[in-house]
Amino acid sequence: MGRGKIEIKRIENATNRQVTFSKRRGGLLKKANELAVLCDARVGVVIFSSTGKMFEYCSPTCSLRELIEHYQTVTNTHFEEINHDQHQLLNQQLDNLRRKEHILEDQNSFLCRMINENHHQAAVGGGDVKAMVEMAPVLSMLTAAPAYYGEESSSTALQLTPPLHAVDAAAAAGFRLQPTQPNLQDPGCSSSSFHAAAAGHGLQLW
Amino acid sequence: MGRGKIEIKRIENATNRQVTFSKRRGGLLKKANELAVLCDARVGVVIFSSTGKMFEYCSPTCSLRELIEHYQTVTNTHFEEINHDQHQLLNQQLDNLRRKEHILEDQNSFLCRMINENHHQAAVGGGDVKAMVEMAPVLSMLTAAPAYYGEESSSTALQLTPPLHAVDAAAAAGFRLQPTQPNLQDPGCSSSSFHAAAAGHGLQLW
DNA sequence: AACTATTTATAAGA
DNA sequence: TTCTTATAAATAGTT
Repeated sequence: MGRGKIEIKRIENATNRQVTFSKRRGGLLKKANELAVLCDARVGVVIFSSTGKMFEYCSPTCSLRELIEHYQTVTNTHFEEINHDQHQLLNQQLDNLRRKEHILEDQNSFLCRMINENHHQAAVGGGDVKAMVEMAPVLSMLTAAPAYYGEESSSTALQLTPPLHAVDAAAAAGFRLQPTQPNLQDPGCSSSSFHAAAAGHGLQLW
Repeated sequence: MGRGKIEIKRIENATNRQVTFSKRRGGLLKKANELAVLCDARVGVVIFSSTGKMFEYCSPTCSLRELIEHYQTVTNTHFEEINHDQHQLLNQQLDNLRRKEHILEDQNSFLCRMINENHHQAAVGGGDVKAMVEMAPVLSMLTAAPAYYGEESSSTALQLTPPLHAVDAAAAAGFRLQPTQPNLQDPGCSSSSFHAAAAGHGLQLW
């Protein structure tokens, strides 16, 4: 419908393509509206240009968001989408936090038992206490993981949390980690041989 | 474009409306495809007839599902949906775990410092150690909160986690809590006056 | 469902 | 770009 018939294939000339896009986009949206009004139908149209610009139409009486929700309900794709991106992010954060929780609880249990023994035995067998003190920085390194996401978790960014790879790698290298938590940088809690102490007290970190 | 010009308003005759719907629906989808191909655009169309039947079109190289996801990302409506039901559950779990993480880290810091002092001073000033040992069960009660959701977090159940009200209430009543963690039921870690010890050592639980 | 007179959309040019 | 216009395409009413 113009001065000449055209073949339906990508228009190579960028200027022509842009002009045609503008014309036909308007035509499509007009047609969508006419269909919706004449035939009492719900119609939604979304267009992304090759440059990423978005255009949309939705029939009267409902929003495109509602129409899409209906589409997702009908096609059962609603929950599928949810389980992607952000949902994966949250699950990963939950996993990380649960690991840390477990580690911290083990550590607390261990520390409590050590203190109790020390308290009752009055500084007899200081070797155990020493080992326990030295393990704290390792755990503080593990607990520092939230810095990966920090406050961004409530934003809309789709950044996935690294699954503690840095910690795993460092731990595998021999537990020679530096403390990163300010409240655990007490000089008395410096890092050294944690391995034996942890193994001897039921700490299951990995 | 027919034998006569028509006004764009709902066609009252049901038969005419149905015929026009069929004709114009085909026309719209054809136009959508031509726009997508000619102009290298991504186009999605969803149509629901007044009787509820669905029709759709999506440009080549991507699915309508992907297109809708992109739309939701661009318009920020994706997260609105996500933040309902199941996502609220996850956020609440994250909040709970973060609170516990903070509490446990404070406890560890405190325990570590106590042990360190005790280690260096050889059981001098046992009062501090006693307070620290006694505070452990309170924290263990707080850390018992995961039982509310337990392993159900990875399922699709829409159960919301209680926001630790039980713990808050019990704690406000004077910190007289019974230990619930098996690994902290060591008789040396029994519950008693934790308040003073916590206040004196920077523990911020509420 | 086909037909066809008309209207509408738009390709190419200005 | 936007406007013009010849022409292709869509479709309203008819059969």
